[in-house]
Amino acid sequence: MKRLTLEEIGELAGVSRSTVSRVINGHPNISAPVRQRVEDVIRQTGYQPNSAARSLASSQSRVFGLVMPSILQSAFADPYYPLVIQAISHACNRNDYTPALFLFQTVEEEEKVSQRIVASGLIDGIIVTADTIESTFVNKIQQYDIPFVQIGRPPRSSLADVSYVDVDNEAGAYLATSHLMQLGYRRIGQLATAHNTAGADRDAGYRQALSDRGLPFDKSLIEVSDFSEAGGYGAMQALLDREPDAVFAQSDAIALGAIRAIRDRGLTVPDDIAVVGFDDMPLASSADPPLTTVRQPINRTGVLAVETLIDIVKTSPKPARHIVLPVELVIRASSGAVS
Amino acid sequence: MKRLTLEEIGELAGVSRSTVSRVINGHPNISAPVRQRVEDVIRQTGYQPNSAARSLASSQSRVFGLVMPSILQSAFADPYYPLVIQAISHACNRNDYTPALFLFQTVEEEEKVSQRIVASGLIDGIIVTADTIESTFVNKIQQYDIPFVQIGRPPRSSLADVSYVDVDNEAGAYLATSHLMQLGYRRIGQLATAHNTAGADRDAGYRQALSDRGLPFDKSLIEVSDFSEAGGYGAMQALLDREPDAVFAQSDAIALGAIRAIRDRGLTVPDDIAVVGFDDMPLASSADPPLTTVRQPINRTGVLAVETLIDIVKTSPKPARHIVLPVELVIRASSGAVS
DNA sequence: AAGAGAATTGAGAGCGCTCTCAACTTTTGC
DNA sequence: GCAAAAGTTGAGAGCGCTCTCAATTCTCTT
Repeated sequence: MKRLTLEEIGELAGVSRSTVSRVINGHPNISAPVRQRVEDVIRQTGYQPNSAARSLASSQSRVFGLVMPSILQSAFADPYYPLVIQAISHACNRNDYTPALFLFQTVEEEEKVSQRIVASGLIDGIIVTADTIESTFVNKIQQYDIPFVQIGRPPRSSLADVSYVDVDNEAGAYLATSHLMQLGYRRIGQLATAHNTAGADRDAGYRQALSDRGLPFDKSLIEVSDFSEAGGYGAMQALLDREPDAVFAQSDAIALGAIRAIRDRGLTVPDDIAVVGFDDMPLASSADPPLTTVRQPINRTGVLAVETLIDIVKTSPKPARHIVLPVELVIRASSGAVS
Repeated sequence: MKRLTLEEIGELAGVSRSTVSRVINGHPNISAPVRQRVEDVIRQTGYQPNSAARSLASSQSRVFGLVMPSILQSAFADPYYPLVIQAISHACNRNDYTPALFLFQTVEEEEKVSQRIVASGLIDGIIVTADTIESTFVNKIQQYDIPFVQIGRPPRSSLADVSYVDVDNEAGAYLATSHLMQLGYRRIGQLATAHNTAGADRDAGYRQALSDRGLPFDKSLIEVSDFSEAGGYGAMQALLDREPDAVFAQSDAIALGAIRAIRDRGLTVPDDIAVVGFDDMPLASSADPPLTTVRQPINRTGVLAVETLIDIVKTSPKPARHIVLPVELVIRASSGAVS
C-alpha cells in the first residue's frame, strides 16, 4: 500500500492539509463534523504521519535515548537491567515515545555514538543508568542542553544539577542490617560493590545501622564484589575466613553467590551464617533458602524516569528533580527469622 | 553551542551546501583540497547532520526496530535476551544504526505501537525475536514491505518468505541426548517448552537421538515448562514421579530449576539423575554441579541479525536469507561424565 | 439588525537535508 | 592544439510536516 501524505488525506476529507494536521495534533477549535470526517478518513486509510517530516518541522522526535555507559558483560546480565528496560519500554509505549538503546562497552564506542546522538537531534531526551561514580558520561552530556534524567543518583559533585530517580538505598541497607542485629547477630559482614553510588549508599546505611546500635565497625568484615553471582561467591569465600555470623549482600545475585560459597564450606544458611540480599528479584523468593531481601520498586523506577523526562522536555523546569523511592524489607528464611 | 546547518558549514569552508553533503556522504569526485577543507571545518565545529532532515530527504532513518512481541515477565529475565540485545546494540553502533526497542506485554500494545512504527517511516527495518509459533506478528509485518529478519526460525508455514538467523537447535538437542545415552542412561526425560520453534526443534533432536539409538520414546518422560528457573523446578517435580535417570532441559535456567527440584527430593546430581541444559549461560559453569550444556553463539546470532538486516535494506534480496549457526556440547559435571 | 468578537479554516513559508541537472573546469586522445 | 570526455561544483526543487497569519464564517450583544 502506498504511503499517504497529509495533503492527500485532506483531499479525501475535503479539507486542507492544515486542518488535518490540527485534527491529528488534537488542536481545539475544529468543528465537530470536520473532525469526524477527517478522523474517518484517517482510520479508513490507516494513515500514519511521517515521523521524519514531523520532527523536522517541530524539532522534536519523540524518541528517548536509554543510555548505559561502560556496561560490563556481567552487569547487564543482572536481572535488574532487563526489568528497568521493560518498565521504560512500557512507559514509552504508553506515552507515544520510542526508546532507543545505547549500550557502550568501550570508551571509544561511547565517545563516537554519544556525540552523534546528542547533536543530531535524533533524540529528545536521555535516560542514563548504570553510570559509575568515575564516569564522565553525565558530565559530558550536561554540556549540551539536552534534557536527561539519571536512574540512580549521581555523585555528590553534580547532585544539584542532575534530575534523577533513585531508591532509598541507605534506608534499605539500614533496614537489612538492623534486622540482622535484632536477630542477635553480632559479626555482620557486608558484600559491597564499588564504582556506583548505590553501593556507596548501601554501605552508608550498613554503617549507620551498626553505629546506631553501638556495634563496632570492623573494616575487615567488608569484601568488595561486582554485582554478579560469581562475584558474590568469590567475595564470600574471602569473607568466610573472618568468621562472620551474618552477611548483608548488596544485591540478590551477590547473596546467591554467597550462599553457594557458604554451602561449599560445609556451613548452613541461616543456621551458621544468615544472609540478606537487596533487590527482591523474582529468583529471591524461590532461592534455597528463600532470601530475606530489600525490595526495591524497579518498575516504578523506570516509569518515573520516563514520566520525569517527559515533564522536563515539556517544561524544562529548574531546579532539577530529585525522586527517591522507598524500599521495604522482605523477611524470608535466609536471615533466620522464619523457618 | 548553536546547532549548525549544512549551509553554514559550506559558508565556513567556502563551498556550497551540495559539496558539504557530498563530503559527508563519502561521494567520489571531490577534489582533495576541498574535501580536506570541509572535513576540517566539520571537525572543528563538531557538526552533526540533522537526522530528521536527512531521513526526510533520503527516506531512510538508519534506525532499526528490535521487536519482542508478547514478551512475558519471566521470559525477558532469562539472560538470553539481555545478551542478544547487547550484541545487537553493539553491532548497530558499529554500523551507525540506532536500535529502537519495542517490547509488547499485551496484544493491544503490540497493535497500537507496531502500526505506528511500521507506517511512520521511523524505522528502516525490524529484528523480531521471541516470536511465538502462534504469534501473528511476523505475519502482520509481512504485509508491509518493511525489511525484517527474525531471530529464531519462524513456523514452517512462513519459512520460505522470512529471513532469519537461528542456531541449530535440533543438532544441539541431539548432541545432548546422545551424550546422555552414551553414558548409559536409559530413562531420559525432557523438560520441554511450548509456543516457540526453538522448543519444537530441540524436542525433535531429542526424539531423533532416542530413535537413532533404538531407545523407545516415552511420552510420559516429557514435561512442559516455560523458560524460567521456577518453571523448571515445577516441571521437574512432576517428572520425578516418573523416575527418570537423566533429563535434558531445554534451557540452562530450566536445568537449574530441575537441579533444585532433584535436590529437594533428597536426590543427587548427577549420581541419581544426570542433567544437561541448553544455552551455556555464564551461570552454567558456576552452577553446582557445573552444568553440561549446549553452547549456542548468542553474540554471533545478534551480530548476524543486524548485518543480515543491513544487507536486506541495501539490496532487498530474494529469496529470503536463512542462517543456521552451529552449536557445541560443553561437558561438565552435571551429566556425570566428569567428576 | 448591525457590528464586534470568537471560532474555524486555508495559504504559505520554512525545517535541513538529498539528489538531479546543468554549468564550468580539467584531463585526455589523436 | 583542439574537441570530447571526464571530473568537479553549484543551483534548485522537493521530502511531508508544523505553525503563523490572514481570511472567512459564525455567534452574540445591544
